[in-house]
Amino acid sequence: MTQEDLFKKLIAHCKEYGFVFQSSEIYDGLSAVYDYAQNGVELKNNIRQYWWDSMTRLHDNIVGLDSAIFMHPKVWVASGHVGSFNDPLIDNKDSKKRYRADVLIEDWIAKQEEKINKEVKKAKKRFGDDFDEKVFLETNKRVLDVSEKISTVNSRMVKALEDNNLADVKKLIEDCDIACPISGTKNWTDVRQFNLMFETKMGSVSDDANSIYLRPETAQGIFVNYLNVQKTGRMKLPFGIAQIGKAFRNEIVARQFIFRMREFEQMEMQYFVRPGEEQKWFEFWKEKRMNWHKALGLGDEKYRFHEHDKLAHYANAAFDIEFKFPFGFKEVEGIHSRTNFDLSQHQEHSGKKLQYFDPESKESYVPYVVETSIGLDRTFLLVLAAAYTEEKITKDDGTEDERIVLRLPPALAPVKLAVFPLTKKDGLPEKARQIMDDLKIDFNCQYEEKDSIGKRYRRHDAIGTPFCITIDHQTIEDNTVTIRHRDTMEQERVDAAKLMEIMEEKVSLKKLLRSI
RNA sequence: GCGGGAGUAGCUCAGUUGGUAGAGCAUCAGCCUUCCAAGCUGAGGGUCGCGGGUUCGAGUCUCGUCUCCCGCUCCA
Repeated sequence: MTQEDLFKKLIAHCKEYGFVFQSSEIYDGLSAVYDYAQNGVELKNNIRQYWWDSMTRLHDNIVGLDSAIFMHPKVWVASGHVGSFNDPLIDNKDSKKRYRADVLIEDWIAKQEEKINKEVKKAKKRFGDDFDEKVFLETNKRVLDVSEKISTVNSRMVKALEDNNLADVKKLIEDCDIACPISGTKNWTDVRQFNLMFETKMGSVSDDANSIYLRPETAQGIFVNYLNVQKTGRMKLPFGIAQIGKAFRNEIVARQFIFRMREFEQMEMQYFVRPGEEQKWFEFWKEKRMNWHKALGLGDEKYRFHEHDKLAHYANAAFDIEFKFPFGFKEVEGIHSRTNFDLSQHQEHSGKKLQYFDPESKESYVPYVVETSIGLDRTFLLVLAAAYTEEKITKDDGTEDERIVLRLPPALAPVKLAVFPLTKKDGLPEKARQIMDDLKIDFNCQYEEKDSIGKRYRRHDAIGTPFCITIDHQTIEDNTVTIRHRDTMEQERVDAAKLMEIMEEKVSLKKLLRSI
């Protein structure tokens, strides 16, 4: 089976077994938006819980936060999202290729600068040791013409982008005589703005309503609250704030199922450190986070680090943790050294001091930040992709059979335990109900009595239930039940009174958390 | 936005030169009472993506439109 087929089957499986549905399906669906169904929501909650507990409970200097999705519009100016989350795009009508208008102009400027360099080189050759580059640049007419043109174009572009004057951006492209690299023609569409942030109106109708954004990342909610948390929690550096929540990005194209969605959920932790110690903590979190992933036991070889060669405006170091999805190695989590960029920006834009008084050094400073940012939906997808297995089994009569089983880590499985009476008679259902009632408060259990026992096992294999308990006639006599294991299909007979203890050991998060 | 593919039952699909909408699986009820799916009987479920046109008659022909999937553009 090819990886592409596997991915298609996985998506179909998600629908068939109630993990993920497309949003608004009865209205033909909404692109790149998905709903988590009855089993999906349980799996997602379990992943969320695993992250939350590992961050907050295992680190006594990390606390949680749940900030609002709406934030003051100035937050996004300070963070740089208003400026850099906007893409002016233009299409060439002949080649049908789409470009970022500002990139086209920047390329043009780079070309002009190359021209100057050529002139300089030529002159150097001609004049030898007598060549004074500074004088040459200031006096040569050809060079002066070009550099003047560059600065005019550049300042016009900056202004046009600032003023959101898209017509002038287009005119600039025309004035510079820029042609499409593919078609070679200058047959351009108008420049259109693509803002990756969702915008909405806050306040009563029309006039006095202000534009606000749906947050494109959860991190800013932590930054603007950092001093509140530090003071009320009496936190000392280094300390962290963890948050799980929805973020929204209006991607031009969002695809690959739940891998890239317009509405998605992030699990972020911002770790505040002393300036100069950020590298140490960056390394620390890189290792911690990788261990968290590997503790799930999905296969160490499916993970790798990827270092960013192009750093974002806020970072001085950045690594991704990538997972081998059916469509290749892709980012699941980012570990970024964000410097003091965000806090400094907020300090500047808000006019409020965001400094930390260090009782040891008796100094005040803006802390540096190391961030771990993981996509909950992507983690969900990777867990499912790693768990989905089609396996051949040989039946007792020698014929071949196939079963589909989700080999989920037991602690993450939507249903921990299925309880089956072997038959619907002889008081077995009543006994099964009774056993389940003892367990259902601690574990998500499901009771099933319809269809043959084998069919019920298979149904639970398909949703990843790690254990099935079967109540038979012997149970009535001696209170023992059989536990059937999902992965091996083997059974063992145990005392029903010990079920609670056995399950606690096998399916609770505790074991997983201890293994990190 | 461009190019390609696809929309018929919950799922996978069939549907003849245009003639009243089908199968398997799944679901539900009953029978069977069984430790690894597919035993028997019966039932429910479809504005054939949506809208116009041609026609006595359209799932089928035609025009338009919408949506989804894949590729490209984009992804701080």
